[in-house]
Amino acid sequence: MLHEEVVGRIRAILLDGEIPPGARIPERELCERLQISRTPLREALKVLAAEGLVQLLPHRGSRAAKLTDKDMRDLFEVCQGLEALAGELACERITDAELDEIAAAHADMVRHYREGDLIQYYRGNRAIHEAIVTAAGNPVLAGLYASVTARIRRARYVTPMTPQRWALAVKEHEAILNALQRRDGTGLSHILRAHLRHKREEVLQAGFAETEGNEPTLRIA
Amino acid sequence: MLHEEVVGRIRAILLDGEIPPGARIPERELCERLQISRTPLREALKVLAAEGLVQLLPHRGSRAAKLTDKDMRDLFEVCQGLEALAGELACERITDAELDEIAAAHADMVRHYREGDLIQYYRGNRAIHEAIVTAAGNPVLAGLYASVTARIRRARYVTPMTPQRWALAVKEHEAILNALQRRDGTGLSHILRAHLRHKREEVLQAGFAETEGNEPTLRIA
DNA sequence: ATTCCCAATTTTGCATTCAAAAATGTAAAA
DNA sequence: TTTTACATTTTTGAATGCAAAATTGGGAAT
Repeated sequence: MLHEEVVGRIRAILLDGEIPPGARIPERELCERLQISRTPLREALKVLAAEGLVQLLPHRGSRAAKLTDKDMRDLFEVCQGLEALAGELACERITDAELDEIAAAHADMVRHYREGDLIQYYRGNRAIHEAIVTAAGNPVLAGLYASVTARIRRARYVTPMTPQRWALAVKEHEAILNALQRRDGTGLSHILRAHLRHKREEVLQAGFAETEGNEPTLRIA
Repeated sequence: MLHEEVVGRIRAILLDGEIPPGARIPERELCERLQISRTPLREALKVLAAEGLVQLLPHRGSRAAKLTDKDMRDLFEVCQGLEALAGELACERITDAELDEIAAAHADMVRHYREGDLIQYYRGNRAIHEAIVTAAGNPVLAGLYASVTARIRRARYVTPMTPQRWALAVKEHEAILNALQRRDGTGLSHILRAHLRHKREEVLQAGFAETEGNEPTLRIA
């Protein structure tokens, strides 16, 4: 198994919440499960620690990182900035084919909204946001975005929404698609910021920070 | 020696250009120099590879990463976005004490400009940009900024400037300080973007991309 | 019963070792 | 002289071993 694959497998285990935030990471167990020795496992853990998904405690092993309210706020703030930038760049560079794909994903998402299927709605939602970042054509930006969104994914894509908030989110997505189609970078960036700000408020209000006695148990879509 | 210290030492060696972009990283030599064995060294290299400073080639060891023109453009683009965001947030959160420090650093930098001392000018310049990011009060943002700027540091802070460009840069810094003092987040974010865009143009025009036969040999200030 | 202390055990972090892959050098053939 | 085939050496990637640190468990003292 290649180094990057080991990192990916452990990342997935953490994002799935199989090892919940704050829990110790059982080295020996993971070694057996992935059929590798401690050396490559530990290399992967150091990389994930640099990403912020794992917390290393000298001589006390590693734990799945826990997010405080402040962490969550900071991550959403940066995510807002990155998506706003991606939106602007996407408007300059997006191809018609990419635009069609996003429009299709949008229609799909709206259908799931009408059907009241939150899981599928979130899946389509995420696909749209990621497609915008891809359309920005900047791999550095895409990399940072991936790393930031990984850390808030569980909060972002599992928080339940009131009917009002959900309706607003869909409305905002209409505006997002519209701005993209008009190649209105400035407009899109403003809409994306507002959209993310609303999502952050939802998440923080729902008390999703991963502090003591507040372990999210839901699985991501 | 602690893991983070090993990473830091190697990072410094790479940023100093002691191992120039594209060059193989001599494991055995570094082990002797840092007085550690290959295990912790290799752990550090994987982390630096995830940061983008090192390139890992399966079964062929690791090299100091080389930046193409496209990489440089992408990094500057993201850096622009991060600094613009930092500027906005800093205007909301900066304390009077922080503002005074930046004003002092600015005065210092202008003095070095008047004296024609490019090295010292760049040192002060960098301190200001970093202080703005710190004043944003968002450690996640600060971390991403550090990682992005590390990769372009050599290009950003060693490129020679024409007198015209240098004068413009100083003028932009006057505007930066002014916007900060007026707590004009939107204005500051626009100025920072333009400032970084100009720097990027300089760097790319100077042909600083680290492609074949174009190894920068200058040391950073 | 609770707290404290200390021995036994486990876990961590790193050095070393080992097998596999790549690089190098040499000699023969074209 | 250049190219190719092959044996040798070097380097890489991962498993193992070992010392140091932390955790655990049990008994003595309060």
